[in-house]
Amino acid sequence: MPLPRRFYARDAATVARELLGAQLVRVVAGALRVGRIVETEAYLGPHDLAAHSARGRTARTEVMFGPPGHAYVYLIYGVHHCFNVVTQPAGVAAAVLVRALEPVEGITDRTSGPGLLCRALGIDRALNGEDMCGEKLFIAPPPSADQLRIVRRPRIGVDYAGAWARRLLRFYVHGNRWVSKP
DNA sequence: TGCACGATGAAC
DNA sequence: TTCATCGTGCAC
Repeated sequence: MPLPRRFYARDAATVARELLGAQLVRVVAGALRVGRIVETEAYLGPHDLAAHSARGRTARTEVMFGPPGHAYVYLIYGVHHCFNVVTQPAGVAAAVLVRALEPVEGITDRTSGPGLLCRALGIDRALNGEDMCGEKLFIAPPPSADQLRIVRRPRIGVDYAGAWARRLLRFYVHGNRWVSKP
């Protein structure tokens, strides 16, 4: 069962934290690829200088400004794709970047890193704007209510963002071997 | 119309 | 530390 849209309609840092332990589900040619989310980053909106939406509303960032619970997928360094979920109500351009998954089902390739997990799950720009409350790509609640030890760190690769680069907006599961950079 | 560069990953 | 590789965003 996909998480309801109201789950995503909250602030990005809360969503990023609560997505840990949830299961990202991708359906490719009728087959399931499932991974447990173990690492995320929150991008808060146009005031967050590390967020793409800080450069304003453009063709690329359009989905970030749209309703919550949709996929924001973009190409980075001309080579890799990054997968985000849009958060907050329409008009607030915030999102959560999913950085690492622990394989659960139907996954053979590596999933530790935003580009790698997109490759492993068959996520590319064709899924940009995809409704995460649909059936091709969604996130299911954590199967168990285990209390996770969550680590907060500065986000990766955003040194250009000044003080915003030092904010603790990266979240991961303590001690999990699938985290991209422990 | 041109150009510098990036929310990465892999090789050296 | 360097490089692949291309879409974006912004300068001319």
